[in-house]
Amino acid sequence: MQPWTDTGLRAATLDASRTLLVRDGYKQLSMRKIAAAVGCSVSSIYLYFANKDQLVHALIDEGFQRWYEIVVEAASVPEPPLRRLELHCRRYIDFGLEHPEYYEIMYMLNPPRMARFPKELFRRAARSMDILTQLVQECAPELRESDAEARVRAHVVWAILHGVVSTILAARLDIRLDRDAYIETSIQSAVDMIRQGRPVALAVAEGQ
Amino acid sequence: MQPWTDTGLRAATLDASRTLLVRDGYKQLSMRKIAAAVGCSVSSIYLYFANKDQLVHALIDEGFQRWYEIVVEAASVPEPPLRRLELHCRRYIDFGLEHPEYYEIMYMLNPPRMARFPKELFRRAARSMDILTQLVQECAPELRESDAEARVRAHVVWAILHGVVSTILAARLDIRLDRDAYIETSIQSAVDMIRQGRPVALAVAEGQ
Amino acid sequence: MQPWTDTGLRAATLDASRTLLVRDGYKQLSMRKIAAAVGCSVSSIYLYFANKDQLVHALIDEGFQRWYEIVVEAASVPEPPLRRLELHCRRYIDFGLEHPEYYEIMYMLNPPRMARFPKELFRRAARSMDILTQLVQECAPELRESDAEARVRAHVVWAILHGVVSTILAARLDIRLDRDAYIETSIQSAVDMIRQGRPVALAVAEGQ
Amino acid sequence: MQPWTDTGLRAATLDASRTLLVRDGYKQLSMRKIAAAVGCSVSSIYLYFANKDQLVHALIDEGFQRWYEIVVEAASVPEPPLRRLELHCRRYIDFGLEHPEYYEIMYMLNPPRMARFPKELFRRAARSMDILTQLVQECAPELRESDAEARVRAHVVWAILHGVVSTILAARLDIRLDRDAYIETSIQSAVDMIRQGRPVALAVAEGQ
DNA sequence: GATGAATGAGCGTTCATTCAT
DNA sequence: AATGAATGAACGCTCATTCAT
Repeated sequence: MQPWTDTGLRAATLDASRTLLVRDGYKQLSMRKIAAAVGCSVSSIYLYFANKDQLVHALIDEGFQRWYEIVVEAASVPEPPLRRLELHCRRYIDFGLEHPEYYEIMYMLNPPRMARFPKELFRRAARSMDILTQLVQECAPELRESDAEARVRAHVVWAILHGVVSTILAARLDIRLDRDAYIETSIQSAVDMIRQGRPVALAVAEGQ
Repeated sequence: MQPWTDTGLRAATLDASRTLLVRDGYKQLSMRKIAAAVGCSVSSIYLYFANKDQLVHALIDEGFQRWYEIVVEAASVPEPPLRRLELHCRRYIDFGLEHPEYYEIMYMLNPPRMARFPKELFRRAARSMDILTQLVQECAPELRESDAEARVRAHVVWAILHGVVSTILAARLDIRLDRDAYIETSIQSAVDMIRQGRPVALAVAEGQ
Repeated sequence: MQPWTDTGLRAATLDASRTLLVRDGYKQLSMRKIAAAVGCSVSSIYLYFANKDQLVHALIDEGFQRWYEIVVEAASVPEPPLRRLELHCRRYIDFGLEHPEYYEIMYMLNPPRMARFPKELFRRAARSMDILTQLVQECAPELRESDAEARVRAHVVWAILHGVVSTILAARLDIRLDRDAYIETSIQSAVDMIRQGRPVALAVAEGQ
Repeated sequence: MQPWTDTGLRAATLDASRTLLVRDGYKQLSMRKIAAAVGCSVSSIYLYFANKDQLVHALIDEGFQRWYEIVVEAASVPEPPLRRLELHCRRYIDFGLEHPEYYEIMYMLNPPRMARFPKELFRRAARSMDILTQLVQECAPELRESDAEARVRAHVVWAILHGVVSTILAARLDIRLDRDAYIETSIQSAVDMIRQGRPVALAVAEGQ
């Protein structure tokens, strides 16, 4: 029994779960190990989470909440839009790299295979994407008339960020790669894509 | 016991594993289920794979081999470089979406956590990245002088493609999103990033 | 939290237990479910029942009490003895079929296996049997001289009734069987056995 | 690891289950305890029984098979019909008292609450009842014209036998009762009921 | 080359019960 | 009188792996 400050067993369980998750991976996350890490009995965990799924959902929820906070904060900084977009990108990557525990459960868990995945979690993610879409529209005035197009762009930004974080986390990178340059270039290409607001028709056709 | 043509039990095991993987997901992939699907005994599988890890490694290896074939083939098509880059992007995304089973084990399993993950697999992935880097250098002549810079660009292309595939597979997308436009825009932004060959210094600084 | 009139928590607990018992069966009867049904905490139940066994004993006691009431009432109806015997049989079967929850715990739980099963419960059952024995003696004057013989007859009556109820409740009956005829015939055979007062020596020997 | 003669683990498991069942009751029957009694690991039991239900079903099946053998054998003895009926009754009661382990699972387990109770088991019980019905018709010529009526009578015979066995096994008997007289009287009343072939209309109405 | 038999460790979950407040 | 928090033991079951044949 360790002193959990004043957070209570519920918070301690979430903490321990996150730690174990990043250390051993989702597959290894078991109620027993969590209980051992917390220093309580297994059944005590069930006082705060009806089952393992709900515990994991709570973790995912936390993660989306953090992302939401990041995107809201970045969007409201008193800077020009492109600057705010860049800031958002940078903070998103930082968050992903600094909190692989959240990142893994947020994106690497395949929800169709997770029973009873609550729709509320999807809504929380969509909320963050809405704000990013607005930011994109601020950056590229010609996208203000088409929410659909702006939404597509926002998702591509997200894809870039997600790709960068997950390849780094999955340790799939070439060891010869300069990681910082990798991150900077990816952020730049995301911002450029929005700034230029190129038409959907592939430039390749024209160019060469 | 089914007739496995002349491929032998090893190939049959890999076939069955792939099928089960795509149908039930990695978590459900168990030696007994594979054996049942193959129609042999569990212990027979151990004649060809020392343990489950090695079997999974073989599957991952297959996946990287497929990617290698894709990138090689795309690079050697008699078309202009940007066209070949675009082709590679498109084929990569298609592969990821059509073979989620490979994709899951290739990227969603955290290799550092898989015991004794052979470095050979990393090398195979690096090989594909080398070819992509060459293609990038063909597209952007100014990158030919800097392998490091070209490699960074190649990785960003990959990050975009990976991000698109994995967000789609993880079903984390906003339902309001036009999936085809999403894919096309992401490919375009990848190609654009290479074609323009912008300096690493962020355009934002100048622009606004 | 429901209003339990003025019966108090003890009565409310018994009520809820009975309801759960008939709905989900003994195996599913758990303290937490009872507490949830009552709308109180689990530990509150322990204020009125030392443990689960005692709670179940109280339920069994209720059951025997009901049977006692049935037999007393049937025995005191202003009708001829055989009529009263028939009435008792009919009411007993009705009670068993209408209250499978009591029936299950009264007969299907093997009391020797229930720790600390109080002898008082046996005494309550014996009391009912005493009254039935008296009724038997009223029906068959020649049994008045032998309490032992009358007691045997009363037990056989009970065996018939118990057999009918328990086979019906256990759903072991042939679906082709006419249930009402089954019940009527069994009652008739019980009454006949008493009415005829045949000697213990098997009729078979003489008859055929 | 004990020597199980040559019966194999499957038979040993059934043996141990029966023993534990009669000693501790169904509620206490757990895979762990069975394994401990057998002297093998828990998972070994799963090599022979897909789950606990199937194990219990196998036990029930054995029980019905034994009853079937009893009724067939009794019915084919070269004696007058009533004699054979009496014999059947006696053997049935003997079987129940000598093998409470079978008896408990055959009748005391509430099938509606047992998931996936196979219909085959019901059919096996119905088969025994068919033979008993035929025997009843041999005893009472006037029942030969009505299968339904004969079936009712057969069931009442069964109810008597079942009632006797289960009250004895449940130790619900008055200690003052002469057990042998109880058994004999019940058998006699069963045989009498068939022999006399009384009409369904209650004798009570006429008699008194 | 192939297998059937066996196992120990581990899983998520439920339970009756205790005890300080 | 009442409860919330906690727990240890047990449950049915699945798993990767071993090994004698």
